[in-house]
Amino acid sequence: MSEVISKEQLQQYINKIERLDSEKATIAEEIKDVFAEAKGNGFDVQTLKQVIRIKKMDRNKLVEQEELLDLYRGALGI
Amino acid sequence: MSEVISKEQLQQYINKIERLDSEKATIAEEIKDVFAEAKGNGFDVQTLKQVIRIKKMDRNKLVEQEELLDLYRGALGI
Amino acid sequence: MSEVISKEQLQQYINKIERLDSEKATIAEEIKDVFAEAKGNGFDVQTLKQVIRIKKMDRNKLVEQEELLDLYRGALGI
Amino acid sequence: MSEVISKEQLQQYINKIERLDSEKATIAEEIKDVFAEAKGNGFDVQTLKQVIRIKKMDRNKLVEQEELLDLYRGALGI
DNA sequence: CATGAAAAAGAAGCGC
DNA sequence: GCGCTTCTTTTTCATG
Repeated sequence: MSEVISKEQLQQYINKIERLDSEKATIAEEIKDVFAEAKGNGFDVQTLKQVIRIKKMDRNKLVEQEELLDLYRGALGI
Repeated sequence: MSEVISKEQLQQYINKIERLDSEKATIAEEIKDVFAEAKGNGFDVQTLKQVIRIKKMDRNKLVEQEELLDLYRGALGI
Repeated sequence: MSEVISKEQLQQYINKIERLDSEKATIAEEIKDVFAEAKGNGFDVQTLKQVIRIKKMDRNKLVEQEELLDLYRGALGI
Repeated sequence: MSEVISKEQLQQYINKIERLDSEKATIAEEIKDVFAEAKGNGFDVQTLKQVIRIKKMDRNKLVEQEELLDLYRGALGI
C-alpha cells in the first residue's frame, strides 16, 4: 500500500519478464510448427503427444523415486 | 446478460455444489487427521506422501499407456 | 531415526489415505457433473463459480468475526 | 492408416519437441527467478503479474486493430 | 464450439 | 509467525 517503490526498477522488471514471456511464446510456436510438420509427414499428432507425455512421466517417476530414497535414507540416518 | 434464468433452479445448483464442496472439505480434514496420527506413531509424513504419490503415478502411467495403445490401434485401423 | 516401523500399520495408513483420496476425487467428479448439468440448463459455469467464491468469502469473514467474538469472550471470561 | 512410418524420423520429431519443451521450461524458470528477485526487492509479485496481464491485454487489442487495418488494406488493395 | 490437456494463479500446509 | 514449497483451482490454448 504505502510502499515507496522505485519506478525505474519496476520498469526494468516488467520489461525483463515481458521479454522472457515473448521468448517463451516463440518457442511454443516452434513446437506447434514441428507438430504440424510431423502431421504433414503422416504422423498422428495426438499419438506423438501421448508418447512425449509418457516419456516425461517416466522421467518424473525416476526423480520422485530418487527423492523417496533420499527421504528413506534421511529417516534412517544413513 | 439478457438471459432469463430460474432463480429457484440457480438456488438449487448453488446449494448442491456448496454441500458437495463441504463434503470434500470434510474428507480433506480427515486425510489431514490420518497424517497427523501417523506422524504421532513415528511415521514421516513427507515419506508417506511420496509413497502415495508414486503409487498414484504408477496407476496414471498404466492408464496413459492403455490410452496410447488405443491411439495406436485407432491409427492403424485395427 | 532408525525406528522399527510396523509394516502392517504403514499399510493401513496408506490404504486409508488412498481410500479417502478416492472419495474426495469422486465428490470432485460429482461437482463437475453438477456444473455440467447447470451449463446444459443455460447457466454460465464461470459465473456460478464466482458466486460460490463470493459467498464463501463472506462466510469466512463471518467465521473471522465469530472467532474474534470468541477471543473477546475468552478474554472477558464470559 | 496402416502407414509405414519412419522410426528414425519419429525419433527426430520426438527429440526436437523434447528439446524445445526443455528450452521453454528453462525460460519459465528464469521468469520465476525474476519474480523472486523482484519480491526480494520489495515488489508484490501478484501485483506485478496483474500489471503484466493488463499490458498484455492492451497489446492484444493493438494487434487486433492492426489486423483489422490489414484487412481493410487488403480489401482496398493498398 | 466444445472438449480436454497444459500453464498460471492462488491457497494451503509445512518447516524454521 | 513468516517464508517457501506443494497442491488445488482457474484460465488458457489447441484440436477435432
